[in-house]
Amino acid sequence: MKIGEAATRSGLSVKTIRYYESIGLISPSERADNGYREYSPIQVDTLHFLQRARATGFSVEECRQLLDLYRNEGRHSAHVKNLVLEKVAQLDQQLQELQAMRGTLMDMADRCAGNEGPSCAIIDQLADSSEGAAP
Amino acid sequence: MKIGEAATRSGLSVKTIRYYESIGLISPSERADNGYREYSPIQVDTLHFLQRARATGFSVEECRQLLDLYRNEGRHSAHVKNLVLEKVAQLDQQLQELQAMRGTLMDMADRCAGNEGPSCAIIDQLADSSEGAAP
DNA sequence: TGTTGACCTTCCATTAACTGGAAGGTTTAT
DNA sequence: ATAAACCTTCCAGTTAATGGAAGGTCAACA
Repeated sequence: MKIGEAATRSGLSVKTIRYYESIGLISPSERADNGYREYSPIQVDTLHFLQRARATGFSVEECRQLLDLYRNEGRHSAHVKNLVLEKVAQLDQQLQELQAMRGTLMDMADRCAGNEGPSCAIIDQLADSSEGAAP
Repeated sequence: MKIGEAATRSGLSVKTIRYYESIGLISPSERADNGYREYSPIQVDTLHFLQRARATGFSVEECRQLLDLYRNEGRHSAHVKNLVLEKVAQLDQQLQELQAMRGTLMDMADRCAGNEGPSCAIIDQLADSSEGAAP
């Protein structure tokens, strides 16, 4: 099948498939006589695998590793599990940071009158200038 | 003072300050006879304001808006508060997505034996191929 | 036969927010 | 004198695509 159908079936865009090929994430596809890319159902499975892995939060580089494991029948499932657990740890870190940021913003909002006046605790807090001078 | 000291005092890097100037986030600084940039304490306050706003999660474009408000004595604090509350809503959205992703990953990990064998529920779930064929 | 429209191709530019490095000028200290 | 520590500009790279231009191909339809 041609790239358009491969895109529809895999859930990736045509552009993204060509991009993945350009960075060597997937191997160059066969070409028909007219130069069009030709995809087998098995290649579409790989594309779909990539779509799901990206949507699950793996980076392209992590996808490259997962793909190697996916293709490698001699893999150890422990290796795959480690990748996933590392990813979870990353997410936990990111969640903590976002939650801290949310707390800061809510504190700011709480201390701000939010009225017609110019006096604003948020601005003051961001400025945090010892002189209190505005530029 | 020169850019190095302005960087130290504001908490931004020298590169970042020059970058902010290049995108017009801050106005071009005065130059000494030798071409070196010259910063006043007031300008450093602005740089510090930017450092804190970025660290708090505002994008550069949002910083541009905040900076206008920061400099504008005729601002309404309601406007500033709205910016902050919008940002909180964005964060809540992002937090939800990350938590969903974390759940998916933990489900995967739980169903994976994590042993020496090649059989791996994670790979199977990512593949999700109706044929079960590996490329 | 012509042409319309939906495909496909490659290549270049852009996004966000910097960071790294090259190549070179200036100042300060030893 | 020269080395270290500054400063300058400019170009390239990062992530993961996306948008668009310019052009080739193919099937259907009047």
